[in-house]
Amino acid sequence: MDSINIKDIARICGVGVSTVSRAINNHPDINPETKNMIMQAIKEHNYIPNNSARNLKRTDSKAIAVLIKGISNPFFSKMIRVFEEEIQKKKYLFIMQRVDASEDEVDVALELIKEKKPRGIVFLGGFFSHSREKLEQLTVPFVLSTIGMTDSLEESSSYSWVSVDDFAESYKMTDYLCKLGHKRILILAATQDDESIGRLRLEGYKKALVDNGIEPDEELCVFSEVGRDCYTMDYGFMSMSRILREKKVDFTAVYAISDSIAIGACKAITECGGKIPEDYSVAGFDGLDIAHYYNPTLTTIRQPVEEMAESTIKILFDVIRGKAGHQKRVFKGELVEGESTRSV
Amino acid sequence: MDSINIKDIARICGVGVSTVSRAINNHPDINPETKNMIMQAIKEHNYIPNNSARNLKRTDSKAIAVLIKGISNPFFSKMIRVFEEEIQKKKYLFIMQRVDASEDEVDVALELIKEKKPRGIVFLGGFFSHSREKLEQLTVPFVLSTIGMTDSLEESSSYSWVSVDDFAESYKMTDYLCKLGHKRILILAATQDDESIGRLRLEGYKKALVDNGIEPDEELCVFSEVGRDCYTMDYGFMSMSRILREKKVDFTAVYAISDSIAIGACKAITECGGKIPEDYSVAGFDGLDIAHYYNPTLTTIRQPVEEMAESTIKILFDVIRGKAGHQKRVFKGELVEGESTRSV
DNA sequence: TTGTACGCGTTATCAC
DNA sequence: GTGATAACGCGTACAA
Repeated sequence: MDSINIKDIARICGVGVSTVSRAINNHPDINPETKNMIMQAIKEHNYIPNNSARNLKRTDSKAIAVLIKGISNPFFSKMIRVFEEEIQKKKYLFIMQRVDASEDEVDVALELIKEKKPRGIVFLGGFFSHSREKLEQLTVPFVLSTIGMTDSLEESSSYSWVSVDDFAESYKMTDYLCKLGHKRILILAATQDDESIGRLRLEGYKKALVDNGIEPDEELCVFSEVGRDCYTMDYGFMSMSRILREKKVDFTAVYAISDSIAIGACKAITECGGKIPEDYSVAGFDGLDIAHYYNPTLTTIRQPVEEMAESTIKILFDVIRGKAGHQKRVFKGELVEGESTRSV
Repeated sequence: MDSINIKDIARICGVGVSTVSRAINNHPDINPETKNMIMQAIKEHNYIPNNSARNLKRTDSKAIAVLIKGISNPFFSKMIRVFEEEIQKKKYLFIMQRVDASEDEVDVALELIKEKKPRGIVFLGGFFSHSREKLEQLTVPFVLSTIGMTDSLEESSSYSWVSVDDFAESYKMTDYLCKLGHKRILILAATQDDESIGRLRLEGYKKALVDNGIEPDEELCVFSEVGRDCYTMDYGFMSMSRILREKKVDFTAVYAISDSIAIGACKAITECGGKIPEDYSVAGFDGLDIAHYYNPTLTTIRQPVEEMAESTIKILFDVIRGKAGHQKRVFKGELVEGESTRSV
């Protein structure tokens, strides 16, 4: 690397390196004139401080890291936007890290902490069934946002948690469909081995059926293949098409555990000549914009994305600043009645 | 930081730091037994190498960085997925960096190069009107993917470029609408000051009109407010609603410069009691999945996303490996006829 | 095959 | 207000 460094700048300006450092980092103890002169030279010579070296020395980095599992999930797009805004508002740096589906988010976080030394972390998406021991290695305050969890971890007060109650909201939707008179409700669920929101939403569905005097029928529970991304229109379309083709099961309503899946299902129904909601009622979950723009508009559970994202950041900063301890915040979803469902 | 480091591990294992380093980095010159012993200790003590220190020493990092402007754009989601796959296939690390709308992507790249020392860079999205001088500072091979550009830069052979011809494809779509008999085609364009694909698509539209003997009418050109994200359903819905409400202009077809905008427009039309395509034909651009799943299916220009992404990576690696020089690759879009347009 | 010692570019801690 | 210098944690040339 023939690249220019802080020493070169110091030499060029005829000052010490510490002075240059002070200029770069807006330290108070520096003569404005010297500072200007140095900044001038930096511009001229296209000097760019080396972040690795900075991070190595720094003990603290006025940044929030957001780790995202499933970055292409449209549900997260909005959250990310709010995170960005809120974090910038606090004059913090926003570090976004995608986490591969096969990666362990805590490991990634651990690496990131060493590397960038953020003051706080947000985990977005994914499952979360880590041992307490592992979580305790995380020396930085963190918030789990929109993440399903195993009960055992929910009690812990060493971190925060923001989400809707996936079980209860799913119950709400299923109950709604039951009250509309549907007795045979097909569910397009996640993978069979899901341990996260997929499972919670499935359980909520089953419980609601039982409470409405309907015996859950395994034939009406459709699962995605293990290993594929199941919150997609593609999955909804494929499985719905197959079911309609096979004509093995009988149902009057479809409850998809995400709006994307629901839209795929709608398409499959329409393509088979079916009408929504006349032939089948269809309901989704999430409350994406597209649920409202789709034709017919989708009945769905709207998660209050903005508030959840704002709350996530607020809680994180409260913890960072010692204003409050960790919190578990559960948001209420809103059942939005669209044109895609009707009573029978 | 009370954190454990390489020296501690060396001490614990009773070896030198270089031996530990060799174990971590899969160096050949090491006794398998010592290596196992060391790896064991690393696991046990939860040692995580500090990336900042590594990057500082390394001259080269077997990684590809992808800088994305407008990360919530659904069009990029698929590209990112392909990038990820292809890069992993080559056993390279995939570094994803979002670039804020207000940031200069080249500055971000410059920083990243110093910090992470990737072997190649992909720029995704955004405008690209940087001075040659600035681009020349980029010492790492890079590819511009799906980026509109000012002509002056297109000639340069110091970087690669992969995209569709936004002008030609937009021409194609407009021409198609004209041939369907539409004479009054409203365009939902980007912001007035757009210098990127937004402008190119607008120009293509105008040229096609002229070639079909239609004088472009400024009243039929709708622009988004400067500063807001204009490739959204929201923009499509809002502006279309306004136009239908005002009833000032007359038209039989709407051409939105992205599918998202088109969907928003569809909704506005439907909500006003209009029928698609009976009352208005609607066309989009991009070929998102949703264009196919929407109801009615959207007439659009499908960009060959997968091929473009694969090509981007292929070209980049060819350059990195010295197999070939920089290339400008233009992909053909496919006009997909959906149910949203009809002849008049 | 292994260990020692130095340097990467920066910031923090001192002295001045 | 400023400058010298010691870390930060790691990779690597070189010696052993």
